Amino acid sequence: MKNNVKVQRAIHNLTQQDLAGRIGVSRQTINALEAGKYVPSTVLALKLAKLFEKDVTEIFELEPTD
Amino acid sequence: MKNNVKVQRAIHNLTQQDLAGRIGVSRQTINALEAGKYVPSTVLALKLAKLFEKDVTEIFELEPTD
DNA sequence: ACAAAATGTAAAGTTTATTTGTCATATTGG
DNA sequence: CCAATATGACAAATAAACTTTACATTTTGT
Repeated sequence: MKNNVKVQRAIHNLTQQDLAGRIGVSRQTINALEAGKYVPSTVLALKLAKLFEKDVTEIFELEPTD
Repeated sequence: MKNNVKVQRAIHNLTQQDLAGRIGVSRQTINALEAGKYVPSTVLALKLAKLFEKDVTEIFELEPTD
């Protein structure tokens, strides 16, 4: 799983804190997510996609190892 | 999180076992997923969407409580 | 009706997501 | 330059996803 949350967040000019608050997770979750440290839940993915007005697949991409 | 995996599976005429095998999870995971017992990971959601050739949002829908 | 296949469900265990707390470093604005 | 804000990172704890095993019920095909 790759994601480009960091880029989307930059586009929308939000801090990790802001973003975390808007979708109801902790800042560390956003930080670790951007660092590719884990795969988020579908709820989280859908909320991010909705907030960024993007398709889920435009933010999250399956990798061969998934 | 609502989902219509059961419907998609019916459309594609797959058993829970088949589907589980194709996306690499256990049958019980599919069963529980269809029963709405938990929120799947984004990897699982993306794999299902890919297999069913649907948008993730056509299979999974956020609910007000999410 | 019978047997096989499919589904529902549940408990126990393992792995992974997410939180909370904390600290160090970097970046930004006055 | 200084102070505030933002980011990176880590560890311990909790919650939730997912597996395995197992069994009961339902559905399907002959």
